[in-house]
Amino acid sequence: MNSIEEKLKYSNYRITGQRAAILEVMMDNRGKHLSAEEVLYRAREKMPNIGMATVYRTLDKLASIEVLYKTMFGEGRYRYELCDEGTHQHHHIICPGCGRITEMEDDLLNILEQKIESQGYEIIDHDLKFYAYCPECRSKR
Amino acid sequence: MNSIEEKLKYSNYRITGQRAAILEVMMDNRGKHLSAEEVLYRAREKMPNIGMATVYRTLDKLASIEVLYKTMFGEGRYRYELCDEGTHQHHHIICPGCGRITEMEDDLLNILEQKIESQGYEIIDHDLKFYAYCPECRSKR
DNA sequence: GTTGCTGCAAAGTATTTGCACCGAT
DNA sequence: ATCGGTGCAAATACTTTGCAGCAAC
Repeated sequence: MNSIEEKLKYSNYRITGQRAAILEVMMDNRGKHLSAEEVLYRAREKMPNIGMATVYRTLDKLASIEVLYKTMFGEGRYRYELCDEGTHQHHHIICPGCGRITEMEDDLLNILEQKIESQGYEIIDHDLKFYAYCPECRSKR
Repeated sequence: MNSIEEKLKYSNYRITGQRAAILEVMMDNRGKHLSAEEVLYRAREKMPNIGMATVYRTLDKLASIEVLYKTMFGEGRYRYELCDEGTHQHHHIICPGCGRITEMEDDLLNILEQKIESQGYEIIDHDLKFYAYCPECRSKR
């Protein structure tokens, strides 16, 4: 159960034009974290009559079968990102200046997870964000 | 500029009954992460006519002078917590079963922060959350 | 031909804002 | 007396839901 195609196939979701358009948008923006509004805007370039509700419903469904990640970055709205095929051990650097979100790979967190699990917890996921001015915004300040 | 009293004094905010009530609520719930609605409910026990807008405005102001932390735990609403006097190097464990939020102290993150800073970023804050079933919810599953 | 999917509009949830009055300084 | 703070209601922002018609299977 690895590739997007397999996940879709086993999900029993009908493949409609709208869903294909949304999926295409997400694939065209691999590595970016799009809001529902941004997805709608881009999807309308491919399918002008698509509605906001369809976008939300589709993004939720794709997140439920782990084709997308659905994350909230503390701005009060969700952002969606294509799952990368391997692990999802990526963390985010969010710039308060320009809002740009950068990903970073690392995994020092295993040590902490072991500590938490030894206290009787069962870890499902983790989420690590750094708020940091990016080099460009720093130079403008 | 350490204690709450000092922060308030230098902030030039008027100390009204409403603000005192909200602050009392936050101090009575040290270590808890209250939503604006929960703060309103508890503040109304002290001051029945207090309005939601006042709660939001006050919580924002208290967060702006670092008397409170304002965090979003990915549920679409902010939660507020009294700043502890020392560092704010605490992380959260969120249980998907009961929603309980536990804090943990640790600081392995310095190594990662150094790595990010060496790439030209200026770190402002970080936010680390673990999603993990707590011992009680695990036993119920 | 079913049954799930869609667009639209309405409702829901969380938060912010405009405004006239009130109260802390 | 001033000017910031308050409550209320309306507005805003994001997301979800109800429903009749449509399209994928």
